[in-house]
Amino acid sequence: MKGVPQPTLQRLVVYYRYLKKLAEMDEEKVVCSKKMGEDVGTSSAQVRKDLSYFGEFGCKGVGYEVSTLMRCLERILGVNKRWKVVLVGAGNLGRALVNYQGFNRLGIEIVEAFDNDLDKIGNRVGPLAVKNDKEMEIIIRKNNIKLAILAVPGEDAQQVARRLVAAGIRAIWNFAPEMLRLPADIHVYDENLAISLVTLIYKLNQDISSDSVKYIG
Amino acid sequence: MKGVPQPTLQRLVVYYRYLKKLAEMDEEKVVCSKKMGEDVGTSSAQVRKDLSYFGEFGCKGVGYEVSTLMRCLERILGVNKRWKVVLVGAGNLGRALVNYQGFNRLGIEIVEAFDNDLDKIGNRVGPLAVKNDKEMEIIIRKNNIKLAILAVPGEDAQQVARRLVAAGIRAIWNFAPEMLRLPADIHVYDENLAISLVTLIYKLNQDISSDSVKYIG
DNA sequence: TTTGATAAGGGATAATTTTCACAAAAAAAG
DNA sequence: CTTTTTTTGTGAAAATTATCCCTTATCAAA
Repeated sequence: MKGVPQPTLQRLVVYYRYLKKLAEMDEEKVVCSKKMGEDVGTSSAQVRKDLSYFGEFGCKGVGYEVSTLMRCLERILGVNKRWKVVLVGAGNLGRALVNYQGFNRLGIEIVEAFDNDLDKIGNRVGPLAVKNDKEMEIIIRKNNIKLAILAVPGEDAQQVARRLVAAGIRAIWNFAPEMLRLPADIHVYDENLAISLVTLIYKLNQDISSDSVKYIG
Repeated sequence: MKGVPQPTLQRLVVYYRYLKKLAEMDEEKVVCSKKMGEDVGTSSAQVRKDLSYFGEFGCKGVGYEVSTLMRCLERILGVNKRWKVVLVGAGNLGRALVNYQGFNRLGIEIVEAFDNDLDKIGNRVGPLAVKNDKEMEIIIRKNNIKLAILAVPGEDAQQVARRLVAAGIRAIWNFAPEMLRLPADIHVYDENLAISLVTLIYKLNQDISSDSVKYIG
C-alpha cells in the first residue's frame, strides 16, 4: 500500500462521493468501471487501475457492488472515522470553510476556531465561537487534534504553523500563499485558490491569442 | 507554446507571486533559479525547465532580473490584463471568494454576483449587490464576460453551467462536486475542497496504521 | 588577461502516470 | 452444456513529467 499516485488518491475521493450518491438513490446495486468512468469524467481503465492499488473489489463479468465498494473506499480513505479539525484564522475564507456542508458528510468536524484579532474573538462562525489563539496549543493538546486548517495572512503562516506542530498537529491544510518550512513528517496540502483561477485565465488568453493569429496570418 | 504541462503552469503562478513579493521588497534586483526553487519549494532544475517552455529569460552566470521575469510571467499567464468575472451562487463560499483579496492583485475582478434565492437577492456581498439569476444572461452578454465562478449546489450546477455557456462564458471555475458536461472548447477547472482534506486524512490515517503495525508486529 | 566560480539552457535519462490489450472469470444466450 | 458477451485485473507499452548533467556564457578576482 505504498506508492499510490496522488492523482489516484484524489480520484478515489471522487469515486467515493459518486458511489455514495448512487447508494442514496438506491437504484443500481452494481456498477461497472465503464459507467463509473463516464459519470465521473475518466476512463474505465483508470478506474480499475486506481482501485487495483488497494486490492480486488470487483467481480469479473459483473462489476462492483456499490455498497461494498463504497465501504471499502471509506476505509481506504480513512473517512470511516470521525476527524476533529481546528481552524486558525477566522476571516472570510475560514468562515466559509466552517459553514461548508461537504465536510460533515466525510466525517470531518471543525471543532474549534482561533484568531488573534480581538475584534473577531468571541464572534460566532457557524456553530463555533472564535477563541483567542493564545489558548490554541492547550486546546489542541487536550483534545488530541491532529489536523488543522491554516487560513491566516501569509506573513503569519509560518509562525502559526510552527506553533500548531509544537502543539501536536500532524497535518495542515494551508490556504496561505506561503511555503511552510516544517519537519518532513508533517503533512501539508497547499491550497492555492489563485492558481486555479490563473490557470483558467491562461487558457482564455491562449484562445484569444490564437484567434488573432488566425486573423493576422 | 503548446503542450505546457499543467504542473508547470501552476508553478508559474507561484513563481510570479514570489517575484512580485521580491520586487515589492525591492532588495534583490536579480534572482537565480537555485534561490527561487528553495524559496518556493521546488528544485532549480524545475524552475529552469518550467521557464524554458516559454523562452529564455535569464542570463548565464547571473540569474534572472526580478522585474523583467515578473513582467514576462505576467504576460505569459495573462494577468497583465484585467479580467472580469461573475459569481453564480452567493452562499458562504461565494461570499468568501468575492471578499478574497488575492484576486485583485492578479487583475481579477468579480463584477457581478447572482443567485436564485430570493432571500439572498439584493443583499450585499463585499462591494456587490446580489442580483436575480434571471438577469444573468443579459448582463454577461452586455459586459462581454468570459469567466464565471460556479458556487451553486451540486444539483443545479449542470443546468446553470449550460446557461452560462449559452450566454458567452468560455471558462468556468467549478466548485460544485459535479462533473459538468459542456462543449469541449469550454475550459473548466474543478475545485474540490473535500479532495484536499481527504488526501490529508488518508495520510494521517496511514501514519496511525503503520504506527500500530510497529507495536503489534 | 587569465582563471575560477556561478548559473542558464537544453538534450538525455529516469521516474511517474496513463492507456492499451489480453487472459480469466462470471453471466447470459443459444 | 457449449458458446458468446461482459467486465475485471494486470502486465506491457506509451505518454507525460521530473531530474540529471554537460555546454556555454557571464562575472569577479588574481
